[in-house]
Amino acid sequence: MRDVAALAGVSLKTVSRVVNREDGVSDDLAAKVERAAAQLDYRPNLTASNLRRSDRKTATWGLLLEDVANPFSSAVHRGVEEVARELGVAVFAASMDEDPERERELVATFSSRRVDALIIAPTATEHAYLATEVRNGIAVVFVDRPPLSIDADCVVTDNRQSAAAATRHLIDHGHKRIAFIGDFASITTANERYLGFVDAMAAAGVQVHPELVIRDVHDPAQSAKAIGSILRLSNPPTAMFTAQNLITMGAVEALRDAGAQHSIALVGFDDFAMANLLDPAVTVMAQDPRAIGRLAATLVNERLAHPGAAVGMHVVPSILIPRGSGEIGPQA
Amino acid sequence: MRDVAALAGVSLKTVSRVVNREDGVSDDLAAKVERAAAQLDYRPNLTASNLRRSDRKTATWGLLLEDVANPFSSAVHRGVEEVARELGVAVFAASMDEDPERERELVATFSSRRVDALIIAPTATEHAYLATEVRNGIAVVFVDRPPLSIDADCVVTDNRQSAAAATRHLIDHGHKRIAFIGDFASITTANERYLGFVDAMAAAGVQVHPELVIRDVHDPAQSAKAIGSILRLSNPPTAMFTAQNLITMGAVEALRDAGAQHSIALVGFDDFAMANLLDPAVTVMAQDPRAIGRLAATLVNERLAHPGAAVGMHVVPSILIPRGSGEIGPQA
DNA sequence: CAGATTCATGACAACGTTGTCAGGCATTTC
DNA sequence: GAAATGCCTGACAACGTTGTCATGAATCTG
Repeated sequence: MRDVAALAGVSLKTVSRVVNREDGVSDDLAAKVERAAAQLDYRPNLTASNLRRSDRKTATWGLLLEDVANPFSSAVHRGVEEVARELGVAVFAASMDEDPERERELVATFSSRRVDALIIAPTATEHAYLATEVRNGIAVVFVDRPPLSIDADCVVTDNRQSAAAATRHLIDHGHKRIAFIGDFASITTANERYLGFVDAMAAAGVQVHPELVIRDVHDPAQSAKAIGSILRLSNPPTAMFTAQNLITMGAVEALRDAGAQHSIALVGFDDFAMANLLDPAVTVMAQDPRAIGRLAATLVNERLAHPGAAVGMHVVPSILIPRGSGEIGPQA
Repeated sequence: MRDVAALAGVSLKTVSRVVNREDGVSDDLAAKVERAAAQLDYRPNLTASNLRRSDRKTATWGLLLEDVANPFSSAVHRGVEEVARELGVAVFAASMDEDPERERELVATFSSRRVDALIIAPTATEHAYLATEVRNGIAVVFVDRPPLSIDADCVVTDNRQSAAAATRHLIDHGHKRIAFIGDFASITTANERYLGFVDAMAAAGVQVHPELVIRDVHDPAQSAKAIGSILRLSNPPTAMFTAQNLITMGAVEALRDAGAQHSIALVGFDDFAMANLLDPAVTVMAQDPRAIGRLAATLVNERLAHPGAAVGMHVVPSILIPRGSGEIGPQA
């Protein structure tokens, strides 16, 4: 900036005014400055500017995801980015890989770079440590899972209701023996989905068979194995509800291996690529991760505008996409 | 930091020394400072630190991708992140959506935040504008596609050779009428893949039938439509090579609609989720986007250490994954 | 036409940190 | 025991920018 001022023959402050489009600079001086800046390829230093400015906004947010390469996470990322882009905000993104230690490290990393906001898909079970950041004026919004031990805005799918609706879809197609395969019970959302399944079964007066309920399954291989053993029961289920992405993929594999893909109904939680091209195409209860990201980013923006406003829990609806696998009736 | 110094009863400089783990501070003073810092939840301000420090490194990189939510991009992102994490570097990630204008905006955004490096999966066809950044000491590495009008490190798949190998795989299975369906010819990589296809055909003395070559296809719907019309030819192909992710998905759909999925061979370029669960499972020439990201990040790190070193083009090998669809022989 | 008002411009300090250098004390050296 | 050396510590300026205020010129008011 100093060089620009020298070349244009004006003071530093005048260059600053032109760069920031403040008014009160005569047109000819402004033009001279613009020309000098262009000639020198001047790039304003946002970090220095931020240091001095009174609003202390860096127009930078941090996004903490389970894994940037995972489709759910990256769709959230995309949603956040779309809003951030309109606001001229740059976004740090990083993966936590379910490691609470890593979550804390990343918060410290972003915090020392003075982000205005943190959007977190929480891994840690304890978020009291974020109180410092909130006190420092960083807007914190949680996505996917609600925070513990701290009051903050939060955007979630209604896992319980959505799981209940998915289960009801199978019940409505006449099923009585419905299997449930879910993720670690320790994960809040996984537990909510289980409760939703139980809710729907109870509401319809359909019995939950304990031997058809498997929890703590976390990847396609485990899922396929678990489902394989269920299918070999003397009295196998006529339908199954798989409460997570990877579990559903395992189910597809297991059903195909057993040649049962056209006789046993399947509804999965979470949509996934190619679900519509499988045979049969897979019916899913689809979350809308992109909408979740967009809403989270919008909330961040509102909180930055009104730091004192009351925090809230926001629910993004999910929709059932019938594609075939979930509309198979019970086979005698 | 001022508060920490006051609480510990030492000078600013001493706190700075403790925070940065410089030696030459007595143990008892260091301990006093540590305690004060912990008590006040002190977070160093990296932006201020960077402003003053002589090395001028922000430990921050910018990553410009086609679309953070696209599987290829997000796997590259993941690879970059893995290396960045070890180096204590934070990564900005953003999507360009094939918009050269957006690419320039993002470079300016990141540049004004003083990133040390830019990793770009280029959209623009002209990168002379990056000369300013390079002159300012920003390390620039390209991934996926080589840059134009500027000398810079670059990490790519050998698209031509890999496409040739994929084509050869079909030829080796006895095919003579092989269709090629590819992306916009204006995209460098798409063109390379086309040339690889032609290379392999020529090397094997197999004729390329112009009516079986379709280019400028960009999404699954267009792909399915184009392939549908090829399949209705009086003399349809016995095999097809789809030179991109989304095109392959369209092909799966078109083949299934025509009931030809078990009679016409298919090899796709780029792996995709569920390819192994389709019927038949899809043979692909898989790039290794994560390895590409890792290598790009490593190159960034080397360039930052040796700014003057010669730039180079680096090739990450891809591998053919036979899964069934590509091993179907020609049907009389 | 004196005084008030508006406007464009610049001088200077300050943001939070670190590089430089000087001072003071303790220890070593001859 | 004087001089030299080494170590710890802090004062101060500086990084690139913007907020505050002062200055002087131009315009307006009655």
